[in-house]
Amino acid sequence: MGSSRSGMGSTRKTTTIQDVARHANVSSATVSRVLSSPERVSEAARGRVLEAVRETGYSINQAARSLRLRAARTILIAVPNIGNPFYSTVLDAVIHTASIRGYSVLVAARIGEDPNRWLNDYLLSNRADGLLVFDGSLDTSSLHEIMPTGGSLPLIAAYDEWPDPRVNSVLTDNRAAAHRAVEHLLDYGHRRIGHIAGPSRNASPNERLVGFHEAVQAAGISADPEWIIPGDYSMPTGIRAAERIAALKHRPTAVFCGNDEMAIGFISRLRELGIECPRDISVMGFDDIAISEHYWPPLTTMRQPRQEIGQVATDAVLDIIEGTLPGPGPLHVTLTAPLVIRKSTVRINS
Amino acid sequence: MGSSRSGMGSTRKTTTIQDVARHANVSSATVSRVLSSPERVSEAARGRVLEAVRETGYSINQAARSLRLRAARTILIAVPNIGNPFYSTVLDAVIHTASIRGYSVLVAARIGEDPNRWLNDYLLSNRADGLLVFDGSLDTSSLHEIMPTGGSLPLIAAYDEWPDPRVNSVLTDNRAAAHRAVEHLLDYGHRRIGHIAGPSRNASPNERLVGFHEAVQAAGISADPEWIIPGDYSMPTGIRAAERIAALKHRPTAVFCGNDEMAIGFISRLRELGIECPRDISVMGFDDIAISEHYWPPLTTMRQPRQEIGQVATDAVLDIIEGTLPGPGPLHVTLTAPLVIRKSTVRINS
DNA sequence: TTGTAGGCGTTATCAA
DNA sequence: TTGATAACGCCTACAA
Repeated sequence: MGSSRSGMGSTRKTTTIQDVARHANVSSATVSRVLSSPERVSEAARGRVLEAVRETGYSINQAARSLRLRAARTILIAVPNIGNPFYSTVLDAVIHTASIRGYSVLVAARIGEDPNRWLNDYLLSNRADGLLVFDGSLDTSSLHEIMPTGGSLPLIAAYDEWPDPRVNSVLTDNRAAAHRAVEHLLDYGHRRIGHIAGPSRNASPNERLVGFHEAVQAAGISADPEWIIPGDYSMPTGIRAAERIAALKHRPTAVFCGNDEMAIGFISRLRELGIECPRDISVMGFDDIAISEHYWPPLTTMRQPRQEIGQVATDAVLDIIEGTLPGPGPLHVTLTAPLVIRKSTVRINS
Repeated sequence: MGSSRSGMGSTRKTTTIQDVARHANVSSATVSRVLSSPERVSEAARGRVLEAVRETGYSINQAARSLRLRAARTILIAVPNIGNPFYSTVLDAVIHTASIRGYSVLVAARIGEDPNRWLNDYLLSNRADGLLVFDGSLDTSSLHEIMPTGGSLPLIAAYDEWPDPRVNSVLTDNRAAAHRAVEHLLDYGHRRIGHIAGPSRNASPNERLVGFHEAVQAAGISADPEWIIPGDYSMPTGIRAAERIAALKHRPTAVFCGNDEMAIGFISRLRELGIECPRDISVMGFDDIAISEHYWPPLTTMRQPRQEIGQVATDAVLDIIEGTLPGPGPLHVTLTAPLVIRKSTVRINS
């Protein structure tokens, strides 16, 4: 009974371009052309092929296509922590921008200890055509070995700071923005200003911390070292900082936090310790995450243009991939973080 | 001058398995074996091959591998909004779990209007081996056409509600959890309880809203229809709800919000209108997003096990892909959301 | 244990 | 405008 024609029944038979060709009475080459450059095919053939595609439920095999084209139409994004609302907004913009231009987005957990291997894995293995690196733990020094002599490496760094000018980058003007943040506090009459700092990486100090120092110095005042507390951009760090500040006899009247999450942790813990913001102390953050506007008190902060960062970085890497980048050398885009004044900072009479 | 030996200089020559084979004086088959099942190769050959791999800087071409193996070792996750802190935490867990098992994660912007096409695009085109759908806008009815008669479709739905029992799912016990939330408020002596509801989809009411109604009814009390305000899980919705509640003569003493973001918007706006939580009104949320613990007042809420959702869903889809799923029929996992009591709800004497 | 060879599904080249 | 054909780089029978 029955022939052994098609093997086991529960396996989904994948329909190929050949199947479509047979249905439409054309060659596979014609089918391929209909799919990628329809204008180069006669109307009659095109009609038959499209009909056959519908009939057979054909769906192109991307693996084969990537192999042949040596392009995956996929970019990879590396973030230190997607759970972080900051990165998730950026990721959203990246995915949106990429999908508009017909690219998929692969998200990497994290770069391992060997960035070279990591780069190879993705770029050279034809899984991704370009890289978006939001993870500052990538060591840039090892990048140059891979960089092609000719064109731009399809890699954009969009981290807080990126000391290496040879790498394409899209960043916020962290240092200048921190400067402006402190100026806002000075403006409000504060002279005793503290800072909860973000992490500094190997020998390169945190840019926001540098901006803080610059501004303080420019104002001709001095910040007590006890008012400058190291942190890592996490809420618990802000909480611990609150405990240290609360324990001081001589407290700052205002604190500029390296990001909003530390500011929120800081304010929350201070409140539990009986110190109210902004009544007893002014606090400001950095980033303007979604919650900041609705926190109590609504947070004064420097708004990072997260959507823009994601969009600009994505467009840039796709431009490199497609060879449509305007200029030659490495790309450097700097975005400005505007000051957003809310209720967590108040004027004092000094 | 100079020979035309290798073509243009700026193009990166991709090294293949053949190049490695030549370097090691073995066949390409041996190289392949060293890479995938080293134990089937003599130690001497293995050594030479590994050395050659290092020398040549070889990196496997994933496109070719996927084509040959008919597997991409990649899963795709569809989320309605990655910017949302809820989904970003889940995504984090998904990526982590997948990467442990050697899979990459592709993130889709959104399912288009035609879920069938979307499924085809990814599943049948060999770009992803499995799908994780967190986007409730996917219409399930059209799924069945694609479902293979035999095994399980490598697709897990992990949305708020999933009425179709034929689809594999991982969900929180939304209805029961909402029930417990209301019971907590009853416990605290509240009898006038309102609700800010999440969105209901086509003919299927929001599960948390249903749980609310059930609990209210079970308690033998009645909720004024004016106290039940529709929302969409966004902060602005909570803000608008606050305005409506504030305008009422006869207000509830407690409000259960469909999620934390609405609760935060609600509390913030109420405060501006002179109504303090928890002094004047108790409010609770749902989800327990990162900020909730540090908001003021710290939010009482039902904690959704986000990490667990991501992890369980990922493991499940990979089990299906690898054929190691224990049971036969569709998979249904329900996770429990525990009550977290903080300071936004207080006892009253009724 | 190792090598030979064929094919996974596409697209690009070259003729017709 | 169309078709035959040869890669793209890898894995895996099958043979040695």
